[in-house]
Amino acid sequence: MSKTTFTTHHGMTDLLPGEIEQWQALESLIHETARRYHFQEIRTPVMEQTELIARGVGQLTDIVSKEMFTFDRGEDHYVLRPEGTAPVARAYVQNHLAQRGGTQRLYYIGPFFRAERPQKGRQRQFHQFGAELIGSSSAIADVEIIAFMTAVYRQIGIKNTTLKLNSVGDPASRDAYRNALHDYFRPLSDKLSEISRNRLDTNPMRILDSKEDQDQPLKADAPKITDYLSEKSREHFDTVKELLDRLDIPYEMDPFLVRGLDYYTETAFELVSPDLGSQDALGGGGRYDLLIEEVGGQPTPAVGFACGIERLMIACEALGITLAHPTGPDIYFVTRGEEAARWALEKMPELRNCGLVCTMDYSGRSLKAQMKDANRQQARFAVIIGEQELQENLFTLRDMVKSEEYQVTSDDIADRVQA
RNA sequence: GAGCCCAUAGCUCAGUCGGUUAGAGCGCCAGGUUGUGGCCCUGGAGGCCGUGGGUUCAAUUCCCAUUGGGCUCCCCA
Repeated sequence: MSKTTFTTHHGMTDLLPGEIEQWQALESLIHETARRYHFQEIRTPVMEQTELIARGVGQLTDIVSKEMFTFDRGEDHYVLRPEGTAPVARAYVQNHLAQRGGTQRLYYIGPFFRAERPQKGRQRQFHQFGAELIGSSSAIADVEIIAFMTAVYRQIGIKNTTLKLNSVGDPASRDAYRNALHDYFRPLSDKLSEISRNRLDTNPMRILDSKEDQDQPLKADAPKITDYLSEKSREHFDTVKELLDRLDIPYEMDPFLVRGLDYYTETAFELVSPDLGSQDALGGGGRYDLLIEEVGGQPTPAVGFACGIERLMIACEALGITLAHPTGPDIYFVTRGEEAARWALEKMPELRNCGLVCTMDYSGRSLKAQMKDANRQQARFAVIIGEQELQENLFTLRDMVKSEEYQVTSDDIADRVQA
């Protein structure tokens, strides 16, 4: 007698009652913060054309080169979206949102997929919320995005975060910098870690990301991109910093912050937390002035961020932040006999229409077992219904917290519970 | 793609230096209270000791593989 059991795929988990309440609370807090910042929600499909992601995110990135879930049906190439910005850019172009005028202020929240080896704070199906402000090149837009992102964490009560800030400049600045880095690391190549040595020719900026111990002293004296910014990029970045100061949003300059995806230009930022372990980024983002054009639109400047909800959960747990607990019903109907159960079934809709949360026993168990269940479910009141109660229209309403009982008529139940 | 650790009841974990019927706490079900929860007492259900193979008279225990999980590197949210 073999029983086949099924499990979730590697790196994908169920969210169960008991933990889902915290998710729901965080989600409503995100929605509420978005509302105040006047960002509007956008929902795009979880699947996109593979080519969109390849172009938008960048062929050479790890995401595209080895972490995508893809499959083909006939001529169509599907990919489970690994991130949110390219799909939003696609939606912006496809739906002609530019024609609505002004800047588009969009936010999203939902599942994403990457075929990585799971570890703490990294799942194969994970969840992000993020925002995109499309159609403005102003430093004010950068700061609005950062303000929105940090506001969410402040609302939640996560205060021990660090906002790391850098600018990766415009394409010309980046080219100049890349050459300078190459010139700097070339003579040191045999002292570099193997991984970094391989990046020397392909993408020297990634060497700055290295966590290898042997690379750290070499990194320290490396040229900084902020010394290679064009006049315009420098001004933009200076303005961003000045505005952040004015808003009292603290930040820390990190000249080695080079974000992984190809589409970033100018401002780059990352919000890190000491409570996350190895994967210490709560979220990150930056400006991506080239992406909209890359996916087929008119040249359009844009800036955005994305944050991991699982990592937010980890931070909340570490800090003991609980936004919501499971809640019990207002009334639990304890019944004796079929007749009483039917009476309860018919009574509940009326009470629910009054906004009361009602439930009952469905198994015809002993009174004691039902009371125990009511207690376990943290019911505020139990209403006990037997033959005598039905005949006399007098029911026992038990306050489960105060352990007091009252005799009430059918019509009085709602009033007494709501009192 | 690479490395390290782990795997016994629903959960958290003991245990067997290889040897009869594998344990605890919590949880679950029931009784003590034939119409009353939380505390207490009593009883019960629930494990082919992750899976497959090897060594052995004998494996949950030792060995190998595999699967799943955790952590780390890479990279990212």
